[in-house]
Amino acid sequence: MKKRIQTIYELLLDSFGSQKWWPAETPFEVIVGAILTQQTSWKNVEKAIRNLKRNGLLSPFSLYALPIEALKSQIRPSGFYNVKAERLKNFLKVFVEEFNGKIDNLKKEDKEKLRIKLLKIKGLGRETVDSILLYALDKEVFVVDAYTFRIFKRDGIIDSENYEEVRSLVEENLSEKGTETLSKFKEMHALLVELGKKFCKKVPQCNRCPLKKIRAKKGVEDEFSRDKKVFNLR
DNA sequence: GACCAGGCACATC
DNA sequence: GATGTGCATGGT
Repeated sequence: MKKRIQTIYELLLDSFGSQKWWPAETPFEVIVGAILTQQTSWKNVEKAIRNLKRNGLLSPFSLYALPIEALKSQIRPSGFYNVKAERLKNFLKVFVEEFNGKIDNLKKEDKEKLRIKLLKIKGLGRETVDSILLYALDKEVFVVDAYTFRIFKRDGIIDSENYEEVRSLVEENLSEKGTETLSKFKEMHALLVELGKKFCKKVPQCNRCPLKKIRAKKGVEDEFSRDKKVFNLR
């Protein structure tokens, strides 16, 4: 399995190139984006972030002090703006009141302890928290998302959608001593999103694995295909 | 107009 | 644990 995950990583990197994620200017912007992008296309998130920047509000203390109704109107383009404003406020309360609004104070924390603490914030689930840990705080955590499940399922790597299972699967198989584990975790997630956006849309009648397409383009054999089983694909 | 998007909480079985 | 629903804007 180790070779298999690594092979996919190299194949995607070769096909799409380094993605240099997360698209943001500061770690704090990463966090705001991570919350706003829940079940939402990045284009819409960009609009919301542009609003915040234009009005000089994209900082911990400005957002903390901003009345929630004003926040809602700022982030409106990102959709679900009522719940997302609440979720941002929930995070900001902890961030400002317990960490003084300083990213470095979050970075100092132990990875596992901080993960558990952030998961307790209402509105921050596993993917959001792991995105924050990985891309805003440089913690070695792999982010699993809907595309990861879809692509891995269609390639026969997994058969269930257990978040923690897939996370440790990638974390254990993609890290290798002597290599840049952190940047590999960042790239792998970004590459899977890129592949998913291009070739793995949520079309129920389409079970084609996008990796097959990439392999064909590169003239690469899927050396693991004979181990494949037939799963319930979606 | 239908369907989807870089989730999450909550209810129900 | 698995499955279903509300949350909402904007692009295809």
